[in-house]
Amino acid sequence: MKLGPRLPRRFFARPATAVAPELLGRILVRRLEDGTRLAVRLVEVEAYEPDDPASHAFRGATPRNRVMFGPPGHLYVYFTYGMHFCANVVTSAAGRGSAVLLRAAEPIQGLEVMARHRGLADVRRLCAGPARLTQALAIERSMDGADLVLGTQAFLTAGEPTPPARVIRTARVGIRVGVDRPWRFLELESPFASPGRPAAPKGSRRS
DNA sequence: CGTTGGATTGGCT
DNA sequence: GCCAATCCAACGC
Repeated sequence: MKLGPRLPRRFFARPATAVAPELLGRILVRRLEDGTRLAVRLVEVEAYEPDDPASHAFRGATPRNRVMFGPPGHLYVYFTYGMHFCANVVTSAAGRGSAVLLRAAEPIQGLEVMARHRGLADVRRLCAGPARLTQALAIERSMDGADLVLGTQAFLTAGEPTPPARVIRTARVGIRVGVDRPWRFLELESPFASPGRPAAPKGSRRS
């Protein structure tokens, strides 16, 4: 599995909707305090933009989302549902408030450690969801604001980008507003994607 | 200060 | 399919 060079700051300095599909196939490397190295290959992400009612940034900067309004290429980690952490990559210029949620990945290196973090052995389920991904990689509150471009705790490398022809676009998962924006991107037929079903547009009925 | 509900998950009916 | 778990940020008064 090819890691390649780190993604440079300029890669992240674009709108989340532009960065998101290009994150597929990239390698997220996590270095634990004891030196253990974990690596996963991103297969599912979602874009959140400044004028997007589903985004934490929609109502302006707060203590929780302040990292979203900082410079691009940093990790925005938030706590939710009283027990889960989710990780985003901050995009666009500082002050904008846009980011890409990391939703699922294919485990590449350190599977045993990830399995221990998850209390689960099934490789397909280790990182198949935003909170599962952070649990497998031991990403929590203290990683909020970590620099992915210059930092050592976590970083992103070029990997082998998923060709556009193999990128699927759907509505985002688990949101109640902004469901009309098809900003979830995932790799075609990936066995490592999350089971999450995209939000249905308002007024829709099952057939 | 009190209330509400969340970019989820896993277990149970 | 349904719902509890479990914290706390955001918002209204």
